[in-house]
Amino acid sequence: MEEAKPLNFLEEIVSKDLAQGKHQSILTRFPPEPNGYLHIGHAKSICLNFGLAKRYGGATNLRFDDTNPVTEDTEYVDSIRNDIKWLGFDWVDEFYASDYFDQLYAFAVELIKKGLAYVEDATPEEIAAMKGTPTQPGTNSPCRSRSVEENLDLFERMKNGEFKEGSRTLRAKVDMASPNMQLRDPLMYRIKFAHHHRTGDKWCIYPMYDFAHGQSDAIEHITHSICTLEFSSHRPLYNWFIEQLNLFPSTQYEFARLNLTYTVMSKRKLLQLVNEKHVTGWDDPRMPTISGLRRRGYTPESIRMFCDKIGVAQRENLIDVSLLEFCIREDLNKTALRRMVVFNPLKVVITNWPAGKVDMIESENNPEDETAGTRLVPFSGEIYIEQDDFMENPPSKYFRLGIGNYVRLKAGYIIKAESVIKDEQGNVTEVHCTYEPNSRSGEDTSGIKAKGTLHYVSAAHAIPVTVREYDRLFKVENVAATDDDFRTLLNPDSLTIVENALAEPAFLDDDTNSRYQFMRKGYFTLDKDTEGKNLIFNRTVTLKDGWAKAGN
RNA sequence: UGGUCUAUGGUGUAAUUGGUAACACGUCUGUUUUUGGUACAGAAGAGUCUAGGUUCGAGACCUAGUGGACCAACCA
Repeated sequence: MEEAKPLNFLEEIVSKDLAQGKHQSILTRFPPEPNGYLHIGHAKSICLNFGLAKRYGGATNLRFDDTNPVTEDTEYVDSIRNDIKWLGFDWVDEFYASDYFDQLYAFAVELIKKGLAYVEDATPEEIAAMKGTPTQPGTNSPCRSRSVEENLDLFERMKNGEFKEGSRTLRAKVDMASPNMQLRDPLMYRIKFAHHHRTGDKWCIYPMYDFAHGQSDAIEHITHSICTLEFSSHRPLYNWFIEQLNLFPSTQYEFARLNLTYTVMSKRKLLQLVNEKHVTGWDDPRMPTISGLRRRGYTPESIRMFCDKIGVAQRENLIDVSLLEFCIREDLNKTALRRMVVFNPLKVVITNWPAGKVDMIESENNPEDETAGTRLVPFSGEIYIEQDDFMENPPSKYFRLGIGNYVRLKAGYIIKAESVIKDEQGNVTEVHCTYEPNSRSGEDTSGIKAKGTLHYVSAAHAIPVTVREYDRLFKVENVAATDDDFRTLLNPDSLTIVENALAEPAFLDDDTNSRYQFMRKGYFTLDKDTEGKNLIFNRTVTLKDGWAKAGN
């Protein structure tokens, strides 16, 4: 048996709550605002919320936190639902904060009647001034002493659209001197004559996050409301509303959000990258969005593995993107079909190969998985290898092709370079080799030990393909830590397009699997831009490369 | 002249007070290999931010200091 993994702090809380009978079962929720696409940081939250429920036999709601109609859109709702499902999770109920607008309005009236909320006439600037600062207490607004009747009347007229946008708000009467800024009479409602994606034009007042989130949790009887650290200071307010309104005691817990090296995680910045066309869209394979990672070739399994490995705690963190890359390699190594693709072709002529002969060689689709079967690879007297795989005067540790040394062509024969042909500039344009007829893979009686094995394509059979090589989006590890405009830190080499790579023909009749390992290159996936036979591949991640790392 | 949270190898996460700190990624060696991949074997790397205190005993508890994060949007 495997050793039990230690519980994270949230699992400890849940298991204790269950053991002590505080709850019979648990209900969590994933509460995105539909104002952008989900990213890998959301994946952490999704895995946490759904994972916790799954582990302890509970369930999870999907609830869209749609209290700000000016930034929200159904396009985002659709993408969010799609991404969660793709990640492999199912919600028991789908709700919207806007489902509760009537109830929330009634809650507000109740608080007014209890003398715990009042209509504010001050401008945003005046309200900010009265709030004080973290080190100085705020001052009470003149409106704070309005009568219940007047507040009731004004709030109803706010709802009825009698006042201009921005002219009045509803505030909770808590404590203007609290050291916690969130408690200094926070806003509950503001006037917005905006069309809502679900409620249409029914409302012209919309609740703020603080007056919607906790109550929504309580209405749904969420037992454990898990959010990120920056909401810690909202927790007393979250509890205050629930207590004053006497609702189901949902409880908020906070964890540290995910930060990843060489990328940004703020929705605002991601939106900016999209709007300013630094990337092609939310699903650009360089984006840390779920849709971007999907298009890049990441699997749901690899993302879940990653979320599992990074753990959950309450301290700030910056995860090395190499861990994410490890997770996708780990997954794809076991599942991706092996294929050969030459990116920078160098012609090799095998001078002793019988004219016109084509040998169809059987090659395994995946050495890690016998059930993946085999395919046939054409081998002929004219092939292409990678320019990097030949050196006229190789150093001693180089075990690829060089004049006078042997190399194995994957699944094929052993060849030896004899001579080169050069152009006027002295560049090698063709390598002439001889092959060992009795070295065919599987029936090799030559006794020759070739140091290296190369990938290649047969010139007459190769198909041209386009390869998009993606690299990290930013040049610096910790993008958020610098004061510079983050856009100046973009990596100019985040995308390299190889227009005429040459691929073995097996791609043409393979529609079973869209994720491949291009041997000795990396993992690649077919892009949706592919039309007909013009195949376009995205590089998901390179293979680990000890040779390159050693400084070659 | 505030409040809250936080501090363990390069990174992330453990160690639920009783053997000079474990696991993963990364790094470095070596073996195997028809992928310089994978697999396998091994190594280096922290003495737990600092100072006090409690205790027979502190990475853990307490106090203070220091560093970091968050809080003053009619955003969430």
